Amino acid sequence: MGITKSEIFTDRQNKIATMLKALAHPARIAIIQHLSRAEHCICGDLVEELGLAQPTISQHLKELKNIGIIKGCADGKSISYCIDEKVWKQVKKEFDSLFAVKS
Amino acid sequence: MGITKSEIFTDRQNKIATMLKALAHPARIAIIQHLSRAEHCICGDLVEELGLAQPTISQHLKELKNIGIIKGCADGKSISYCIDEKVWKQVKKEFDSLFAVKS
DNA sequence: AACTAACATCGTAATATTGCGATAAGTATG
DNA sequence: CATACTTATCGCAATATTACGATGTTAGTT
Repeated sequence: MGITKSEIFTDRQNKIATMLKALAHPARIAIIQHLSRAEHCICGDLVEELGLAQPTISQHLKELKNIGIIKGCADGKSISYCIDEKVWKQVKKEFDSLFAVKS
Repeated sequence: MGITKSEIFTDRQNKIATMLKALAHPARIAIIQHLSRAEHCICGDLVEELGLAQPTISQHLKELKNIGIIKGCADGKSISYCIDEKVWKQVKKEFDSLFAVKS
């Protein structure tokens, strides 16, 4: 099939899986790390930083935007991306509670 | 293409992405949650618990085993799965350090 | 308005994932 | 050893993901 049967899982299970999935790519991890360090959010520099084509970076940014973990603000003719602290903390909390079950 | 260019990323970025990917499916989240609560690890019950076919569950278990986060011990004619505390804590630590960059 | 720079989106090829029926493999039990 | 039971693997169909060239779009510049 290839299609995840999300109907049979709880909303929370689906939500956690979706968030994890959005982060589950080395390019997106790299983007997150970069945005974290370069306090002043970046944009097209990511194309140079990572060795991926511009449309590819744009697509990865879109996926991170979809879960709300990053946001882009217009800045001249370029767009400045940065981590949305609020969402970032929520995601962290969600993961923590998953990991808290055991240990 | 469809193939991730893992050569261009650091080992750590690839590792984190791989771990996240292994957890990034509602069925696997459900399995982890179940294994966490049922201290006495379970196995084929997962087929009934979640509404997925046995081969599908088996495949998900395999993916979780691949990253070492769960392990299976023979128990009679069935196999008893449980979370590998050691690996579980390592993964938690890895995620924590990712989330620690910001916030 | 035409031009340019910076992103986004479209379309598509290559590959990966999800799910399951069929079947194999392993292990008690009679 | 034959049987039953439990899990793993194979093979395939359906769908999703990754990457990028080509092309749109938007916003400053001249």
